[in-house]
Amino acid sequence: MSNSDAARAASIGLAVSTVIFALRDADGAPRATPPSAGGQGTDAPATVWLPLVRRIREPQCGRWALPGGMVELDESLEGAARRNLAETTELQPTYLEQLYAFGDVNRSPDRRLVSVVYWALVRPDEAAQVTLGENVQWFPADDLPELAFDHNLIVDYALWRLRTKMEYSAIAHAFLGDEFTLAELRGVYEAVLQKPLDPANFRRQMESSGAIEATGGVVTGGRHRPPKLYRYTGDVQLVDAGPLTPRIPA
Amino acid sequence: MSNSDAARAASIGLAVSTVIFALRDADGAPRATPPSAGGQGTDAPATVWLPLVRRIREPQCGRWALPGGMVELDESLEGAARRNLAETTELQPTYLEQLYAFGDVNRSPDRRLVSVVYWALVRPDEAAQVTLGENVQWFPADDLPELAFDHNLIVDYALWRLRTKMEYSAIAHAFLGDEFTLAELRGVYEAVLQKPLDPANFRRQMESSGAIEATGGVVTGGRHRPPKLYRYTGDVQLVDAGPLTPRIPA
DNA sequence: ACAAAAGTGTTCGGGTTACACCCATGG
DNA sequence: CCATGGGTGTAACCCGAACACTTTTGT
Repeated sequence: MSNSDAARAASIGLAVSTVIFALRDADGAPRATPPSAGGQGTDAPATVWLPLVRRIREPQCGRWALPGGMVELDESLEGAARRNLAETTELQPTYLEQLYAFGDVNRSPDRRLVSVVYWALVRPDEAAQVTLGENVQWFPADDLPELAFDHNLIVDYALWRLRTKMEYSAIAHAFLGDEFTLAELRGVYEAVLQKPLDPANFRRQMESSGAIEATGGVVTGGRHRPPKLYRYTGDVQLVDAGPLTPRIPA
Repeated sequence: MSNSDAARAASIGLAVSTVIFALRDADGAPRATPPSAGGQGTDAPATVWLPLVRRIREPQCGRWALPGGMVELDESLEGAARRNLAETTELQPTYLEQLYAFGDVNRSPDRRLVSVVYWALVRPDEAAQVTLGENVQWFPADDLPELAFDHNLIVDYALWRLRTKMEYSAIAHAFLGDEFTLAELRGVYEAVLQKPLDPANFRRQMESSGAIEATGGVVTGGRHRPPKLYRYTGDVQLVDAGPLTPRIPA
């Protein structure tokens, strides 16, 4: 073994991976419009999906895995996550947050590898633009095949974080565009939490939270009474988004 | 530059650091007994402290820093944190959880370094056994000097996590021994949250939570009515302790 | 006019807050 | 017996769940 090999073998590899969440119809259709909160109505209820990439080299060649790659010397961890996302799925996520660092000794059969994992939320229109192919496909987050390495564990943890954080933070708007109706926003909550919500109480909770405000516009062309449009105010902090925003709103 | 040097320089260094929290008297006394919940009584109120080590080599030589070190090839991230804790402070923490991975490009002026940071809670009697010296000292968490690297930011974030988590999880018992009185437990909450709590309501909340149970014993020798002793039941999950315990109690 | 979704009002019950009050012990 | 903290009781209050009801549109 040469000096060069020794030095390489003695270093711990540092990678990033990202769990990308988007809402799609339960049957897998790309869903151009946001989820319109119809639990058992004409619309199929939306569910949480994520894109995976097929590994094309050993180890674990052929298995589906989270998009990711090695961290370069001149990029931050989040920068590496964004670069890999752009390279593999052409996505620029609305929301991106560090999830956890996975570093068990034997998590990769090849060499010692530590992965800093991020999780991301993207809008349905963004998700529809992902270039699918033989090696990039969407999967329902609650029903995954056996993935490479410890990626099943990682996705389960990310999904748990998404669902628990949805209940105390204002991340739901990351699944929507700038303007949205309360029914669309409620549809996001129902899709993620997998339970119906009372429209009346949901409206009051959102209005009293100060997280949203009416834009003044309405959505015409629907079959029924035109709903008001709202936007996210930004007044409410997204708590626990990392060490740079550690403060709870006063 | 030889091949060996190139390989070494091209790798990203992986380190672990730990923010260790303990409760001590506001004046810095090591406090043999747990905090007995006397906000403005005879006892000085307890506050959150942490041990720091003085750097004895460049870069940032002479500055105070979090205990930590490089991750070895054959140890997990948490294993590396525990080993470094034992080596520098001889502490075996009751509670240890991953906090965040810090990896900005310029966070270390020397070489590219990514630090996976853990946070720990230790009991007062353990904390008192830390071998102090010229290069290991306790500091109040809310009033730190300028630390090495980005360690001020890290401690602030850890402190925020401690305080927010105290409000929805059952981590307070990690500051206490196996048996404790309700006044001692309340003292922990008051010290961390920095506000007085109603003894009557605190008692009912703890009893109804199912997190504690009476041992049957009482503390005699006090000046007043002997308080009952309680123990932590373990029925209540410590939520958000990482991907291995991602489930909320039913 | 009717269906269906948008939006409002009201009641009910559990949980938290504030504080009055009794209990037990050492001095 | 009194001061002090341990421990119990209780009424006011807040907030979310449940659901009846009104409004507004397209067909």
